[in-house]
Amino acid sequence: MVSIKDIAAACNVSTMTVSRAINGSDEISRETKERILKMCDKMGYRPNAAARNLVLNKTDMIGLVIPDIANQYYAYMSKGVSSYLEKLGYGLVLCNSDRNADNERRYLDFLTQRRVDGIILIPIRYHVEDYANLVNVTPFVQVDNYVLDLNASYIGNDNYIGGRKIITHMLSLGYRRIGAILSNKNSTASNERLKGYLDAHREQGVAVDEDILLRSNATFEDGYKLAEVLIDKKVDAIFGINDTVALGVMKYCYNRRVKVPRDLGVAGYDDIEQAAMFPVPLTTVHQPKIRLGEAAATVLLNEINNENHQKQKVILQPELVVRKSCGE
Amino acid sequence: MVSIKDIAAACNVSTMTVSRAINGSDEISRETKERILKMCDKMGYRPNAAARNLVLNKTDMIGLVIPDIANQYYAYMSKGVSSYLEKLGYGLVLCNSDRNADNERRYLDFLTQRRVDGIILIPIRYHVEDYANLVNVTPFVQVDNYVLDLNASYIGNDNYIGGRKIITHMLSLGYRRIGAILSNKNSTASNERLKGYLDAHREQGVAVDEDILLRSNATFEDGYKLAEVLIDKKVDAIFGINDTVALGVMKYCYNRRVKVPRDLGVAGYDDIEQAAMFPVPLTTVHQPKIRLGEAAATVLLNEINNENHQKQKVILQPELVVRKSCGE
DNA sequence: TACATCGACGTTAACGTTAACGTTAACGTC
DNA sequence: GACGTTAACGTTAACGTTAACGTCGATGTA
Repeated sequence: MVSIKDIAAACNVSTMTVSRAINGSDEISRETKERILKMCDKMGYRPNAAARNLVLNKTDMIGLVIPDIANQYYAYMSKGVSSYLEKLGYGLVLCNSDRNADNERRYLDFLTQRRVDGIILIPIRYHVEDYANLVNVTPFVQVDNYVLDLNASYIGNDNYIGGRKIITHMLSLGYRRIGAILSNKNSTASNERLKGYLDAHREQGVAVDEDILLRSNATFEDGYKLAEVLIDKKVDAIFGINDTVALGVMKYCYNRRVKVPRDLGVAGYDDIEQAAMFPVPLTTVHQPKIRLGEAAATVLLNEINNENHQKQKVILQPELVVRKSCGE
Repeated sequence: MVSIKDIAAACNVSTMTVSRAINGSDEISRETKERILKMCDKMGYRPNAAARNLVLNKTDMIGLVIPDIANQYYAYMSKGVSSYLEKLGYGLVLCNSDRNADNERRYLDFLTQRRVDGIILIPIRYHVEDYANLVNVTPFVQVDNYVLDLNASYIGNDNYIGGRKIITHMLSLGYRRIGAILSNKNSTASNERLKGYLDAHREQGVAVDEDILLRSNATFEDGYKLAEVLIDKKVDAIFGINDTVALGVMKYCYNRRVKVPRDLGVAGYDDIEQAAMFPVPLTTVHQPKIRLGEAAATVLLNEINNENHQKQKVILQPELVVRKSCGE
């Protein structure tokens, strides 16, 4: 591979002059610069990033650590991160932890060794100590999941408001027994949405029956199964903690000839692609996934480039998407 | 950031001894090795990858250039690439070209400058010359899309067989006028599947009416619109070039009270997540997306590590997935 | 004339690491 | 006792690039 030295030799100048030509310094005459650049092109010269990293002490690389790239939510978020970084000339190192703590740890080590300029992390562990060896080593921001006491900026969606919005909407349509299929108790997103559920009821003066608040693994199958349970409990609507669950509910209704929304209102959360495609389109909460990625990248690059990096907390607002599954 | 020198000083040894301790050389006594490693841990030493790259002439990084990470097909493929690379200690640089030729070119330049050890590319341009400056610079493989005369290994799914399989299946169920909603004429995948469509008809001795072979942009909306056109042309089944199109067709049928599969058979291609979730689950062709990524990574790493890199052509076989939308 | 200024370049050292080779002490061998 | 062997280190140079400083002729300036 041709190096700066080869160019220098071919042009009868020092390597420093070549360096100046490449990096657009003004301490070089226009003619030599053009002569050198032409030679670079001719000889197929490509700057060696490793050598640059070493002396410049930066890599123009950002690490992204996510639980699952095949998940639409993270995929869209990654797209937002990627497109934002591309504009600024940064590269993206994708680390798919597969929801495995060991993988996450290894990836974080990998990234710090690579000296990436910063890390965007969707943490899957719960305690500060889990991320102790990251702090003060590489600038990083946490997205979506909030690790208590972790001294890092946070970028997330407002799950509380989202939950409150959609439940308020359902209550306003007259539903009075809204069953909920939630995630497990560790999920902060689920818990926040539940809080929104409860507050919406309080505001509207509607009593809450805890017996129709169910936990699940938030899968399509769980939605299908628990729909039956909830319908037995005489609910008049079901709120799925995400769209996948809600679609499971709708599938059950279709099979059992329960008409949505006439016999049962259904709502989800996330606004995944299939929500709009379903025969009875799903009323749901839209989360700005791409913007979430962009915001994370924005905050991170800000911290990288500014000395006085105040830790930030950016909460994006979700939007109610009214379709057919709850009536209108 | 603490370097090998700091460790050396702290341990009263030379930097080379530290290097040996870190890299597991056997030219070092067990005691010194342990003493050094303990110090590394204590001082929080992290090897500088850039420095290593420079002297070892490799980066343990692989570039992945894809059209759209938010597309399920590519997302799953990326997951396959990622998990395979992770096992072997390689990192992944994700480049989302957004189906933009300029972006793709810039990304390829970026990757070669970073001296990634290899590139996995889903090309979006059609001509060899478009990728001329990549050949003989970095090992790379092309996936999914085949660029004619490009001297690189290819890993893809067998679209011809997939198309033939599903059409044969439909014909065997008795359908005789199978309308098709294809992509544009540049799409090799679409063309191959069409070839399968035609051959299946020939084999079964069923005449083809070219009037019911339609081009489209392969979107949900196109599926919805063209379903009406085809039904007017008295088809008894519709084959969508992908599941999204097919779901558009199903949505039209639902709205117009056309019973699937009783009044109309519907089939798709890809086996995306929503295909199984639909009220009437979609009969389709399953493409091994994760395995595609794994295969691409396997072939690439093979070429990187073996001198005598014979270019390969790996074609994965798709599988028919029979659900309800065509009867059984 | 003497001296400062400036443009355009070269020289040197450094970034952190490892390969290749050199060194040394301890031990064995005849 | 002379020499070889080996284990366990150290030294040096190199990877490709750039920051910092030096040089040198040309041009202005009093």
